[in-house]
Amino acid sequence: MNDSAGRPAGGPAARPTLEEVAALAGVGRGTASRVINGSPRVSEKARTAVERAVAELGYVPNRAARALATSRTDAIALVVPEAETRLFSEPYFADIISGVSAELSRTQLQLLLVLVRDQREHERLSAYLRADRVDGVLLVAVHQDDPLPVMLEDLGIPAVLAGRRGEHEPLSYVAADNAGGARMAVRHLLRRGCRRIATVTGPLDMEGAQARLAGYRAALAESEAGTLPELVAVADFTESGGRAAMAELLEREPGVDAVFCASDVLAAGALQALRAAGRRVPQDVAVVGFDDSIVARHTDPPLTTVRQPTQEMGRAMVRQLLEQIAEPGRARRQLVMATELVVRDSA
Amino acid sequence: MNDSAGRPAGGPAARPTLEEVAALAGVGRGTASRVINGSPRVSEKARTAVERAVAELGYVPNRAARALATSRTDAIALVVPEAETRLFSEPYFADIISGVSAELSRTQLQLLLVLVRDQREHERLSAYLRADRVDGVLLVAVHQDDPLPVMLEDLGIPAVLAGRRGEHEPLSYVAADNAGGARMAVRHLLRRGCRRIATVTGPLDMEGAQARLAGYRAALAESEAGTLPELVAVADFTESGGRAAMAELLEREPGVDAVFCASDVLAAGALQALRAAGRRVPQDVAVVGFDDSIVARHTDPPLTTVRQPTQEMGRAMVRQLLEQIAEPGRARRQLVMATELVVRDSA
DNA sequence: AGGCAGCGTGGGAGCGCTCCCGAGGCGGTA
DNA sequence: TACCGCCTCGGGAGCGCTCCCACGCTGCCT
Repeated sequence: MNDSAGRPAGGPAARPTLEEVAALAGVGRGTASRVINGSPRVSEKARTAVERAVAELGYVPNRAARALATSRTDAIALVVPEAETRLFSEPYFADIISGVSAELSRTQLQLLLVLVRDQREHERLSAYLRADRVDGVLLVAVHQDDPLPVMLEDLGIPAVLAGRRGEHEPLSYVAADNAGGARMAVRHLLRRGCRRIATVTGPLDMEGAQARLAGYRAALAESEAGTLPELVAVADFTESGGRAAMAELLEREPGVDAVFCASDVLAAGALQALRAAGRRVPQDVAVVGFDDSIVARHTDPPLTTVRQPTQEMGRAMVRQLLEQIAEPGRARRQLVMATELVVRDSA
Repeated sequence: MNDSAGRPAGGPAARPTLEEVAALAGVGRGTASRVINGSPRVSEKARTAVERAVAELGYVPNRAARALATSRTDAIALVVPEAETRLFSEPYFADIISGVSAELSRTQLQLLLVLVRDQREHERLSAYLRADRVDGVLLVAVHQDDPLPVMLEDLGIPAVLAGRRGEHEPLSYVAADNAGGARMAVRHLLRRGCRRIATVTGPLDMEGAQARLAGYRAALAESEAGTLPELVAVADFTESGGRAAMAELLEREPGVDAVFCASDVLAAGALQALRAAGRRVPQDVAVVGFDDSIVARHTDPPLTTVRQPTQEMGRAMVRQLLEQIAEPGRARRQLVMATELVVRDSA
């Protein structure tokens, strides 16, 4: 024996099989299998014998064989549409993954990462799913017209979305309270005395962006009998989009004294436009972002922003998915998690 | 269930098997298998018949069965040590993943994401690998004393590192030219006329941090017969680390007129310390970062920094891994990729 | 005409596991 | 003592695929 697994020298490291474990333990294959899968219907004697044999041989079950026999794969996929690959550079995504992975590590499940960037990859994914390659799917960054959720529904594969497509999302999801967070942000601006409050929205085919806009509107409406004007500029979630939207807003409404941006990156762009226009932040125009992403701490001035419990969202998604996998017929579950205002210097 | 694959209503969408495909095509299982796996030893007639049957039934091979029969899994793992989970929020990581995924999508391989955050998870990974759960491993953010690469070597599993542990890395790797990038950065500072150039390093148990320090030293040494003083402060790769290191540097060497930071996050911290000390950037002190991460564009002023071809590195890693998987005996390959200076306002 | 490659083909064996059924062993009751 | 029920246990069957061997056919050489 000259390797750490204690296998005999020479041969190409053949993994021991259940059969060999059973033989060494002096029991049958069935009993060995029961022990390994934690069935209660095993005598104490048999259990310890098998456990000893497992330890001695360094036995690890062959997943492919198990998957073939059970037609479960013990794997779930985290699917990321390509358009959102930039997501990766957001703590949002890092935290989702971190939460997912943490929750998953308590189980035997594996995490498959699937990026879908074009039609070809979409079909590839579709084939995966049809072939029962995974027990469930986690889907992030859902657009309203995304074909992926529809496909998941059709296939009847357990699935949980991060975010939702609309208020009546048929699939399970975990979402942040986007409307509430936005309202909180705008209330903060109102409290500071701002009265000409604009918003730069994200792409409105995403429910999250819509909800943030709705929250903005709700805050305005509940203040001073809704007499404050709505100042809305639509952008995508990019920095240049934020810059352009803010520039347009300044032109359209020079008296603007605050802006709620639907993301930090958007806010970073808005800050650039404000600086270019010679406005001081927060003295002339107060700015609030959303996400509490890494850029929020590094802009000048650092951004006041809305934080979502992202890591916890990742964990919750996994928990929901496991429930669905364990109990396929069960009702879909929806979970909306509270957000939190992080006050820095920009508002 | 009336679904788009055109299966009969009622039953729980049973996937067709090779056997059924063969039957429908009027050939044997062997022939059907050959067609599906693109073997050339098949008549044209049989090939088209099988292809028609596959299309008609919507056949997708069962991977578990294939894996069991071939003892290959058609999956590779991307392993991320937990300490580096913050990596996720770097474009570095996003680009690595993006490159990996792009290259992988040309194959049948799946990408497993494995976060290793503690001893328990380390053992779990170890069990995975021993159980032959993956055909190969991609490992990022390697520390010098990391047990993972050692384990991979012992197990003889095909593996490629992002970065290396030292100059004589026995495993295959793809790395950026860290030393070259650093030298380039410092040369840039010299060209600007800086003469008291400091550096804030990363943790020196990472070869990348060492190499950047070496590049800094090389640039100083090759200039003016090496008469310029070395001003080194060691930090970890965090913002607060950069702030502390810079503060210390200012105290130790008040005349410092430039600082090369081993990462952008470090540089962001350094900027804070400089601002706190009343130094203007770049007029009083020029600053250069490394990575061209997302923070680099958002600091005040935006950072001059060194970019690495990260996405291409991800692709290259996959290519090397595939070679190793296809040809297990082959010599390890090492690839060092050029870096590029991105000049913004901080230097 | 006979023999012999060479090719395409069919199907048996087997990958390692779980599921399940029937066989015992045991204690308790009549 | 005879019988019954409950548990534990062993091992056959089978999951869907690939690998490989043996078979028959064609076409060419002797």
